[in-house]
Formats: sequence, structure tokens, C-alpha cells
Amino acid sequence: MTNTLAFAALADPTRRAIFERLAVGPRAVGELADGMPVSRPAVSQHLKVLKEAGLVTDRPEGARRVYQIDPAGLGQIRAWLDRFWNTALESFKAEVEREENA
Amino acid sequence: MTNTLAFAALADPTRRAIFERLAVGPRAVGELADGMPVSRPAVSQHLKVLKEAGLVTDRPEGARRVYQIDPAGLGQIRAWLDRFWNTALESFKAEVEREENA
DNA sequence: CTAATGTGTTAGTCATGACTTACTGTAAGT
DNA sequence: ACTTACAGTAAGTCATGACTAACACATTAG
Repeated sequence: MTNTLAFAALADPTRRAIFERLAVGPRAVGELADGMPVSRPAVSQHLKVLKEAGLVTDRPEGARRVYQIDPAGLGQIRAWLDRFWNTALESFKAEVEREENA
Repeated sequence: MTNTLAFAALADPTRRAIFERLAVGPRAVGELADGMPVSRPAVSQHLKVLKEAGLVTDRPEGARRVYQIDPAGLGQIRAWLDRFWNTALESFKAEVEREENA
């Protein structure tokens, strides 16, 4: 399941911090690393994970490499969560009603 | 951030399998362990993680212990993802328009 | 062509996590 | 009270992951 990769990617706080920066707009690796508590190679590795999870895309721009959020990947786990949310909530309501008739 | 716990919890395939079973309705530990490829103690440990992440609640029922999905926990990360989805999509559209005028 | 900038990769360390087996604790049945 | 069923805990193993430092590669500037 590709959901495993996406959730695992978002489970790391450093990666979520990078991801949130990318939500503002496309950024190069060096820009992202500046002001972060970890080294630039660490950021590069995190971006690789996010890319393999389908959450970001990258494109070369001169000597730099610009990363950008991929709405498709984000939408996928959002869809999973939504589907899940419905069945879980339905089951939850049914359980509450069952308790009320006890 | 409690989001870290929730995402980390859902990142594990075994835990998602347990979680999906709970989406159908409340279950005891033994019921969940039956038909799963891992041992009962493993399931018990996974449930502990899900509980600490705020994704499930547990209540004693005689000698057994029944676990149930907590809609609040699920709703929290859903809200996070939704907020994120909006800003990311907005930034994405802006970027596309920027490219069209180039 | 050479130097400088920006980035990915490799190797190695340290911590964390998923799992099993064995044990402990608790509630119900006889 | 003793036994049986159900579940959490402890200890130990094995794999994975986050990080840094050092290196290799590509692109632009001079």
C-alpha cells in the first residue's frame, strides 16, 4: 500500500516541517535547509522520502532543484481518511444507540 | 504534537489493519488477533499505541477488554489534513498560473 | 578550463520500533 | 478455592530510520 509510505512520511516531525514550508510555495533544497535544525543532507534525504511517498515533485532549475507539493498524493490519503471517517462514524453512532437501549 | 503520534500509529500496516477492523465495530483483543498474522501480545501492543495516539478508546467488559474507534482523534488529523489541503492547493494553482505567464 | 555553488550519495552511528516467548494479573466457571 | 479464559507486561532479538561527516556529480561564473 502506498498509504504506508505517505503516513510514514508525515509521521516524522522534521518532514512535516519541510512539508509545511512547501505548502507556502515551491522551494529549493538550500532554502528549505536554512533555518532548520538539521543539516542540508538530512533535508535532502527527507525530500527523497516525501517524493517516494508521492507527496512532492521535483524539477531542476539551473543548478538548483526545486521541490513542490503534489496535490494528488495529498488527496489520496485524504480520500482514504474520508472513506474511513464515514464508516467509523456510522459504526460509532450505531454503538451509541445500542447503549441507549440497554 | 499529537499529530506525530497519530500519523506514526497509522503508518504501520498491521495497525491500520486493526484499525480497519475496528471501523466495522467494537472488538475485543482476542477477536482482533484471530486471523491476524501476528501474535495476540503484538495486537495488544498495537492497541496501546493507537490508544496513546487518541485514535481508540477501551472499556472493560467482564474479563475481556473491548476497543473502539475514537472519532475525535480521527477527526483531528482529518482537520489538519484539510487545512493543509487548502493552502497547498491554493499555492499549486498560483504556481500553475505563474508558469502560464512565462 | 577552473573555481564556486547547489545537490545527491555513501558509510557509519545511535535510537526506536515491531515482534515473539514467557510471565503476571484479573475475572468468571465448576 | 481451583481452574480456565482473557489481556497486559517484561525481556530480548532483529530490522529500520534519522542524523552527520565526507565524498562525488552537475551546473553556472570567471
